[in-house]
Amino acid sequence: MATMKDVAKLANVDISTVSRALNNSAYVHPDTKSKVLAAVKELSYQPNILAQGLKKGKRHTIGVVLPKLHMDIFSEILQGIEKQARMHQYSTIICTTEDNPSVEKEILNRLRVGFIDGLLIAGTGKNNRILRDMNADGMSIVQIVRNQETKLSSVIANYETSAYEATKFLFKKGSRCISLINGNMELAPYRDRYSGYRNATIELGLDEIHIESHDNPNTFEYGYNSAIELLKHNINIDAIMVAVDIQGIGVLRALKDLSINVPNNIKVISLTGHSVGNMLETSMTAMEIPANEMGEKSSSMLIDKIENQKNGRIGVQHLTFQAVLTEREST
Amino acid sequence: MATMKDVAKLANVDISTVSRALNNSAYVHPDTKSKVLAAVKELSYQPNILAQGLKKGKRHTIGVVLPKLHMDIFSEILQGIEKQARMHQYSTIICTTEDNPSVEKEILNRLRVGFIDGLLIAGTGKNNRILRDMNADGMSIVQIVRNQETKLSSVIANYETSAYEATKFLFKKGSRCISLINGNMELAPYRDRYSGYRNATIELGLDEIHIESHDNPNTFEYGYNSAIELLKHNINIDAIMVAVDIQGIGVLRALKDLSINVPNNIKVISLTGHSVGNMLETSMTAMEIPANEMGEKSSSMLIDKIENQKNGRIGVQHLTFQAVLTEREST
DNA sequence: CTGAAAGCGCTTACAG
DNA sequence: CTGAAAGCGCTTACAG
Repeated sequence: MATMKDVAKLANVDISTVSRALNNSAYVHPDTKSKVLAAVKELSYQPNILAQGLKKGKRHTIGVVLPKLHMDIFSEILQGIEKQARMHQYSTIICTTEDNPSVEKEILNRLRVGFIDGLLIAGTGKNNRILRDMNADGMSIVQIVRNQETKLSSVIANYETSAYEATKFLFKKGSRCISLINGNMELAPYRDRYSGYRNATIELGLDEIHIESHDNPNTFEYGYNSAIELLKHNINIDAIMVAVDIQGIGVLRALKDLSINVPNNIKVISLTGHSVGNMLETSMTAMEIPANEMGEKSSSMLIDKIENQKNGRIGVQHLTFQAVLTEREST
Repeated sequence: MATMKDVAKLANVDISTVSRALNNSAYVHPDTKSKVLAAVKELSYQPNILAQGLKKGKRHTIGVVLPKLHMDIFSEILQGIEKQARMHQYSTIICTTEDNPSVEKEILNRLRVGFIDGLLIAGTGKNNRILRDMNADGMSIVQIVRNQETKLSSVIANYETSAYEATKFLFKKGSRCISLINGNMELAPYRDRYSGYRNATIELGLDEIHIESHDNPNTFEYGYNSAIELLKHNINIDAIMVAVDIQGIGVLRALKDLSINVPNNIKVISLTGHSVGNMLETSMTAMEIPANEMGEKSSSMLIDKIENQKNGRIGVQHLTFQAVLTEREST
């Protein structure tokens, strides 16, 4: 691999001039610059990121903390994150927490001591204090999907609107007893879904039937059991909204076991679709969110923060995406 | 962050001694060593990996090239990869190719010029030449799931045995007309599945009904269309084996649309299960493969190679896992 | 057994 | 406008 020294020799200048020409960090005579650029090209020189990093105190690495990857929307988000990271020559350290706050805590404490330049996190909300500390210490942080701490930047979908619109949609389709299977209300996205649902039911004059959960609700089993539970107590339910796709798959299975026809007797809609809906025996209507794009945006927002931290410290930014209603067989 | 200099000062020795004590790279007097270790502890010193890397010419980063993450077994494998990488203080650069050989080629050519110390790849098999070149240049490489190039190490599942055993299992369940929906036969894992299937059918005296594909077969749509196609030409089919889960989900949907009962009229089994099978309206029997463990093993094997490259160059290793038959409703 | 010195490949004040 | 020098935080021959 050619080094800056090789380039300097070929271009007949000092390495400091090469550095300046490449980084535009000071005026370099145009003629000198083209000589340098020609040499760079000839040697197909690539700067050594380690050396740059050592000098600048940067590692060119971002930490990515997510609940899980397998069978989850985060795998799609991650593809977007990685794409932008790669384009900016950043590596990643990916950690999954299974939404266990103590696992998350341990991971954050390891990550903060000099492993990463910035952090992308979909957190449990239980370690906000650590996040604030890290941020105060100069770590760039962007929250993804879950805006748990308004003092930190975020890239999320508008779950409140999703739930509101989904409820209205079901009403228009004829449903009058609409229930919501939700997640842990201590997490912002679930609170938002509830709030949108609640506003719509009030507006429409409907009863509110809401199940929340304190442990891991992002599962097939939780969807399944919640549906059974719901129908045991509410014979009239004619629509079930679920927070995420995987719950919906559980609900569909439960309704099949109970020999309840979808969508005629009960309609089902997911509030966080990610292109799984159309791959089922009964394809599922969903508010589809642009997962890949959200990943890309969060990643580039973070890298931007990292690289412009010195000059004028970028402020807190919140970016919100809208979900798109995609009708399928379950409604 | 404390540096080696701080440790040296506190322990009253030269930084070179600190380095030696920490790396066990030369004999250090036990007393000196404990002084150093005490200082390290007091300052909670963490070596700067960038500086180490700069000196040793290593980046502490591995490249991970996979077909895709979303709705795929690779997302689970990746969790295992990341876990081991993190434990060894390695970062990753993750690239998805969608099994497009030219995308893969571009990615490999970018990655090879000094970005990574080693490569983990589930490749298309179309760029084996580049891989061999990279390996000859000193890049450590481990193939995962797909052993396309026997001169390079690999961690795979035994697909041949999976297909063989699955066929025998279906026979025992009463099936006599067993078909296989497979993938691109240019890829080793699909050839292996076919071979296991073929051996079993010959042994059992059954007809062979095999569909392969040249483009992206790892989809719901491909499974769906293949099932329709298959049944158009072979009225007697009473069992369908699919290469991967997602195809099986498509097959189940197709059979539902055709009002064919599963498992009474047709049985369905997936040859590469990854815990999706039990989450469906009709849960699916599968040869389950230990994805997470395969990820961990491939990752630690690669890091081992990277770190022991100098002393005695580790030879080519091939590690094979067995799938486990998990019966569910579809058989 | 341990210290002093050189060097990995860069960046950036400091001169001129 | 550009060169010479110092330094980022380590490792490793070279002496002694």
